[in-house]
Amino acid sequence: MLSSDRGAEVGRTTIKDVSERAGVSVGTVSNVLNAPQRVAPQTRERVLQVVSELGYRPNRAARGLQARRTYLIGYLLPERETNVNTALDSFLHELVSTASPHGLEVVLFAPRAGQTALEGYRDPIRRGDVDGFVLSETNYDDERIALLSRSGFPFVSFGRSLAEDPFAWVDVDGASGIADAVRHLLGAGHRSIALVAWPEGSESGDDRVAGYRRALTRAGVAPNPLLEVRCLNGVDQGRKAWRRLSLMDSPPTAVVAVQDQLAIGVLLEAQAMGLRPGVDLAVTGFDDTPAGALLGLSTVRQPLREVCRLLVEHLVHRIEDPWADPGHDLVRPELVIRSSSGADVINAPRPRAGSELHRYRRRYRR
Amino acid sequence: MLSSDRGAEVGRTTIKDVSERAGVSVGTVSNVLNAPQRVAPQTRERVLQVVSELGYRPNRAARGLQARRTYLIGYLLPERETNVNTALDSFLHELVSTASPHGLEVVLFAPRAGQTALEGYRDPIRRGDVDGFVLSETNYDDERIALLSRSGFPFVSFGRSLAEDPFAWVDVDGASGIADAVRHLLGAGHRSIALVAWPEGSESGDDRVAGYRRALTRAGVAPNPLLEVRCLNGVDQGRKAWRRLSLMDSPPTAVVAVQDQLAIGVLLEAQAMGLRPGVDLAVTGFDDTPAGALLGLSTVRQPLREVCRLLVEHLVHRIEDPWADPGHDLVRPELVIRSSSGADVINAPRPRAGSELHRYRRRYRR
DNA sequence: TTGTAGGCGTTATCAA
DNA sequence: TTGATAACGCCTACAA
Repeated sequence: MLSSDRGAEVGRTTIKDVSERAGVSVGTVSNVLNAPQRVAPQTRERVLQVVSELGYRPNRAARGLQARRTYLIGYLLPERETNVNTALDSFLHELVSTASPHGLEVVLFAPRAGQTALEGYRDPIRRGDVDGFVLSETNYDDERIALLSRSGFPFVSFGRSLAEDPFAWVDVDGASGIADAVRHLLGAGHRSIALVAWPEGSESGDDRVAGYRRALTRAGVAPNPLLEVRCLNGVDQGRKAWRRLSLMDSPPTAVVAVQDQLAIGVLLEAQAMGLRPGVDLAVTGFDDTPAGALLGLSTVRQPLREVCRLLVEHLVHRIEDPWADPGHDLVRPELVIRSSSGADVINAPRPRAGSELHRYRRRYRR
Repeated sequence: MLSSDRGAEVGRTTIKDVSERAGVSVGTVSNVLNAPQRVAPQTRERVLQVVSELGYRPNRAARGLQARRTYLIGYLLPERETNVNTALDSFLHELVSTASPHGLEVVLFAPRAGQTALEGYRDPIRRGDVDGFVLSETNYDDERIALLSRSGFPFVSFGRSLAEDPFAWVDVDGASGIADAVRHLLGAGHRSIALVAWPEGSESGDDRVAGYRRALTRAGVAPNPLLEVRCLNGVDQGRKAWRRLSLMDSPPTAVVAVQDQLAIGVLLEAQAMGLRPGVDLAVTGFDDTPAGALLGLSTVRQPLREVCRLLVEHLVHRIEDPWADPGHDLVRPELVIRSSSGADVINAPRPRAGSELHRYRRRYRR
């Protein structure tokens, strides 16, 4: 019955409604909202009173029309097949939550059927649907960055890239994340630590490989090229990777994977061979996916909240001052230790992989 | 160098640019785009030529301002804890892809800190940020439905609910999905089939339970209340459920869970007890989550594309004609048989052909 | 301190 | 068949 109950009626309240009810001009109402100091305290109070009574909120489209803004930022959903970032759910949550306080909402796009991802950006830009774009799954020679840079359209990238011109980006220090994992395994006594990585040529992939080698080298363990397996993403690939590694004369006692999916594959295949994860074989992943958590997979977790906070911050700067130098940030991920790397085992004795492995190898070796 | 290369320049092209270059009035350009038959073929061609040269696209905000529309639909992200629909990723993909051809884009919202989900809807409505809302995770006495119904704001719900007034919804026939799973297990020879379900009181939960009982009864197997375990969602709950069931004098040979997470818990716990999934114990889930697929979990898959197609269809109707009776649809899910329920067993019944799907889709419209 | 006018890009209406 | 004009809701000058 209260007037506030009626704020949600079909016809939206406009600034004119407020001005009439408060007995002032629309300009004054606008000033109350945007430049309160220019309005007499008395009128200001009266107007604010009416504003709250009517539940008035300035219309975003109208505001944007005159300000040449949309107060919207765009995110083009990555194709599911190529989607390396399995944490899309959390990412969007954080992105929306951190953008909202800036008065920005997130609009989702997807390339239409038969359209390339690149083309998916063009239309929204042309119609001025958004003030800027957030990119993710960025790679070395990302065409999107070239396109957006050239067009001068504000954007920020989750992930570094090679590009002629500077652009705003935020990235997770994958090298240091993987290095943490390696150090964790070294600390548990492992000396033969394998790496399951993607083929060379991806920004985040190569970055993580570098971290692996660095951590080993710094600990005085010479990286063994035979312990580096390359494959595409996916659980099956992980399984295959472990099958290969297990056939070595002296198989590794630990595996560091550059992604949870791969790690899960390794884990499952090792389990199928009768090895106990965390005991007979230590495994770590990357991304902290739900599936990994489920299986007790130790992993490197990306600080998505922090990442999104920075992404939005940079993007707002790009929008407000496209001429300023684009900034960037590298944030450190966090190592999450679970049972797959012997969370329960304190100073565990060397995994005794021998017996089960021999059994397996006798069975499968051709 | 071509003019089409310059379409993405910073300053967007407006209808005025087109009109000047084509030597016609803006009204004519507008007509070419919105009512081509009212324009002479010759001028029409000329204008279209310029439009494509300049890569002109009408500005959404301006168009919406005058049409009192935003061409945007809203989706409030469910809180991650209560998020039963683990397929958010796919859902958003399909939603965006099916909305886009209607000229609608999807805007994401999230309740701000300290705000209830309900309050999260109010602001966007007040400022007229969107033309309508898509709800998911809908339940019996969903307050959102009361709020939106009362305010007369267009919306459509993924999920049924008890509500005084009719509203537009699309739902998956969980009962029939679970019944399919039960029939599949019956067909494989199981007679002692347990159910792991959520506590009574959730729309989709109770619906699925009903399907379980119905399928058993129809097959002449009396439902045994002792075989119905109730627990909250989550892998751990599933583990606990199987622990309880395994203590029975004669434990069930198959378990039907109302959600993948629960099924995974059952699977893992059974495995930990030395049981082989699909051989010693058959398990089925619901939702076809990636984690489930990974573990070879048989499951009931929601036809998200179809669901989203219908959601958008209904929402468009609500927006265009809020006075028309809200329609609704019940779509049949699909049973996906994997190893957890003995996919390899020869006698397992095959899933039905997809071509008959339309027969199962029952459509009510008043 | 407040009110008025113009314009943001578009479409609808009406006149030519 | 086409063109001018008036909104749509808001903000920013500038005038009072």
